[in-house]
Amino acid sequence: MAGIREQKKSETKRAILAAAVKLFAEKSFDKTSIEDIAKEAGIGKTTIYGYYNKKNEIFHDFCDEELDLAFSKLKPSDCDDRPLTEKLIDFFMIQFVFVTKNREFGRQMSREMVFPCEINDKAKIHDQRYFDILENYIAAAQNRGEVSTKHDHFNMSVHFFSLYLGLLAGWYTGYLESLSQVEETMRTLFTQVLKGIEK
Amino acid sequence: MAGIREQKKSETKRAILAAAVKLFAEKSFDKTSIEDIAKEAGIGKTTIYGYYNKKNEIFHDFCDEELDLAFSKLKPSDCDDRPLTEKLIDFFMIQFVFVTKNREFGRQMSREMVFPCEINDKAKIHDQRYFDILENYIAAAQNRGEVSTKHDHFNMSVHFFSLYLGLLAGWYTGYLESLSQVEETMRTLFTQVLKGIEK
DNA sequence: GTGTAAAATCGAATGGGTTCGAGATTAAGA
DNA sequence: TCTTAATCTCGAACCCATTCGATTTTACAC
Repeated sequence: MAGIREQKKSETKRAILAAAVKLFAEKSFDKTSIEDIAKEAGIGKTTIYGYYNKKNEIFHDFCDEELDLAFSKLKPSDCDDRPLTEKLIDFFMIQFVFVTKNREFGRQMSREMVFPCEINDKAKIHDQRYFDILENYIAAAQNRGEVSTKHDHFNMSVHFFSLYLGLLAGWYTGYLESLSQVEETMRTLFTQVLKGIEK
Repeated sequence: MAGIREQKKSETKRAILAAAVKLFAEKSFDKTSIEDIAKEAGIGKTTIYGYYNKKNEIFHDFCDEELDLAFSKLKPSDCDDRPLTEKLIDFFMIQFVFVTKNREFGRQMSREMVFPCEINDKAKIHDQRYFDILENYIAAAQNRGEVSTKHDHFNMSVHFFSLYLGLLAGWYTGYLESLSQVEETMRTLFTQVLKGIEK
């Protein structure tokens, strides 16, 4: 029975997340205290711990919302038969721009996503969605005869995703400073995978 | 003039780092408080802030020491003419094992190294050392005619390093669970770069 | 309705990182 | 040697995440 309790509970949770989203966007994760969130949500700060065990978890939910938003901008467009490289560059550049738009937010989110505190299933679902899109692109390229069928879809996705990670790392460690530099390097690396560097 | 002041200052700094290294190893970063470190170093906890602005910075110095240790285990061995892939796998697996030996330490360190709070020059020096080794391997492989000379050394290093990052991410997100799995995937990915996935 | 167990809420307390400010120490010139 | 300004040091204070414990609210059986 969806009793009053259940209802209130999910309402409160939504209120907390809404408050957090608002404040994280206004200030930042670090500058938003649990008390701020509680006040904004109109509850006592201790109450939040009935819904989230760590401040981090709120951030996680926040990221989920943000990522949903980002994904919604990615049109599948199956009938797009541009070269794989171009499609991948579009895909990853959208991600990249989105994630790094606010430097600090992107850094925190990347940390949580790439090196999470604990292995978590919700994150895996996200990753799965990510890799599904990549595998789709790759399968299409294979059908067009652009890419060898020798390799595993998954491993190729991992490969491209790793390169994306490398670029993110380059951004945050200071090697890459402009988006055009990022895109150029991305193109170089993607070409390396396709052509191979052997011989 | 290396006055008393200078001397004392660097002595104190060394004492702090030594205390921190000891305690981080015994417990962990999170479970070691600034006060613990101060007590171990025989100073007041506020004094530490004369040497480090954030607890994180102590961890950074700690990582530097640890990485020096790890690097010291990597013999250059110029006369090693095994295939590039094998040399790279050795190189990265040593790193990987070292970094993930203690899961929590590796996670924290990776976060700091890959997505640092602020761009910092000391980190760049480390990275440089890292890439120098990789570029050496690659140059040697080019001399042996194993690898095309078309590509930039640096970009190839970045490529391999990115794949290493991807594996680390796989470890911490739970896709890779055993070292043999890591090594196998690493070999697959490295082969992809060399051969190319095209056609 | 009433009693009761489970769950939710929140004020108060804890612990740890960081800052403040006052007192101690040093460098260096007179 | 004395003075003074800069630097070091550290106890007290502050802020914030998280936990405790007591109180209130809900669900449900009788």
